[in-house]
Amino acid sequence: MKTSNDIINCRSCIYRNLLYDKLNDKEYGQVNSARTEYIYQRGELIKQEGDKIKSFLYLRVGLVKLFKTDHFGKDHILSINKPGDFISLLSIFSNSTYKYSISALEETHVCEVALPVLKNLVASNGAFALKVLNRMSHISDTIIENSFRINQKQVKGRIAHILLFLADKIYHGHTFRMPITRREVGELISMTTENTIRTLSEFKKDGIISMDGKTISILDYGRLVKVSKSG
Amino acid sequence: MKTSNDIINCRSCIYRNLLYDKLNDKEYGQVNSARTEYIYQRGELIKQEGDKIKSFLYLRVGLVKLFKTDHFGKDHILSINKPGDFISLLSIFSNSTYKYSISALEETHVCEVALPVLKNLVASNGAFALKVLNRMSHISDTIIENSFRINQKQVKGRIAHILLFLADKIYHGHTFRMPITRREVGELISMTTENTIRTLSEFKKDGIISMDGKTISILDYGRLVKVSKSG
DNA sequence: CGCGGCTTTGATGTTCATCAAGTAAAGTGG
DNA sequence: CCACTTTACTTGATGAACATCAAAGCCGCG
Repeated sequence: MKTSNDIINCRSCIYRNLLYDKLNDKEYGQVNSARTEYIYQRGELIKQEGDKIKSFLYLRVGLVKLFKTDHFGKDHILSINKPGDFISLLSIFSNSTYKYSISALEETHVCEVALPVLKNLVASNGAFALKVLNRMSHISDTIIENSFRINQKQVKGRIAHILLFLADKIYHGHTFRMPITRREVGELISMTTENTIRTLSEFKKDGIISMDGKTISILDYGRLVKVSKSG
Repeated sequence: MKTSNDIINCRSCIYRNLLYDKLNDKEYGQVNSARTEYIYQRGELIKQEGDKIKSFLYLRVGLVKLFKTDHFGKDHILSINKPGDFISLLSIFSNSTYKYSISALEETHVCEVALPVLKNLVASNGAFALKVLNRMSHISDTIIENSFRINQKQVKGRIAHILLFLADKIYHGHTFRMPITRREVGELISMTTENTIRTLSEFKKDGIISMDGKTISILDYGRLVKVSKSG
């Protein structure tokens, strides 16, 4: 991990209006001076379960996974997040330590704002507080909703679900390079690596997708949607 | 459902300090006059997925379940909540409609506070806003944490988990009357009714618990903990 | 060029859902 | 209050879905 040398401040950040548009100039200044931007490479751990929460994290560039490790040492991915997402909001107001780990799936830029500064702003600026509540609520809802959906499906439906997620939510296209390994796909949908691969191969054989290493093309989007829905 | 005739106001509510201790007299008055208390019987639906969110819900007395229905019509329980819990906080700031349903597991008293009043207080009172964030964060964390734990285990571990939950978190004792049917236990841990029953019978045969209809006694707490942990 | 992690396929066994069928308990209406 | 209906509970048998184990090819990287 290294500190970014960008002179970008929150005001010029393309994502600023997602959160900071309720702040006045002085408040902006506070955020900006309490802010550091860090760059992480693929595979780097950004935060580890148990780390002390000292700042509010905001994903500017890249892709990360939020995950927990069970007591067999097996990882379970809670969510994959993209630029603009809050990646620390879940526990920030209720816990002193992280309840999950965060690592980078590709080169990732993370903004850190010192927590006391953020809390002060919440306490002093009501519109800002509502905005934070709104976004925080949203990210939790998404994780819960997702886990609910995954839970109902069996392998084929789960794989279809995650392929659609990557195509629609992350890459906005039908051809993309998988940012995660097959094992990580398994961790995301609570399946073994082997069954994940088997199902992908089956989709390929059935002409629903094509695969070339990590690059995947969705050939029959409609059928994938149907598989995702039917289970 | 009927409206309570209790003259209890928030000030005398035994749970008020969980949330309202940051409010001054005038603010209290606002909450109190925007507040209605409703009583529901076992089985009654309090809110249904899709209902418009008009108020903030607070569980005063009783026991409820939060659940979602999948498109096969099968219910999945997200959490069981007890007095003092916020039961509407998840979606309240990010959605206009409920993303899940709530129903009463026993006679239940719910306080409803009109949402605009609550939002105004959040916007005008920073300490209160932080308190809401804190509690909100907590309930989401709990649901996510729970789903994570359940997901790792197989049937025996899951049944053990839910028995320990009821004993430790709800009834604070080793003997209790199950507030939920076997089917609902299944819905809570993503298992079929049949396998839930089979596992309970097995625990009984092994001397870990005793069962008399809905009344359950945990005979070997330590062993139950071990089963819960080992899977 | 060789080591370790990723990927892939096959064979085998376990876990659990499903189907079936019967008993017990709890409402419900005459 | 009793017959009737429905819902909850229980056990057994069967098969499907999936985990596990094993083995081998691949790829990137030091």
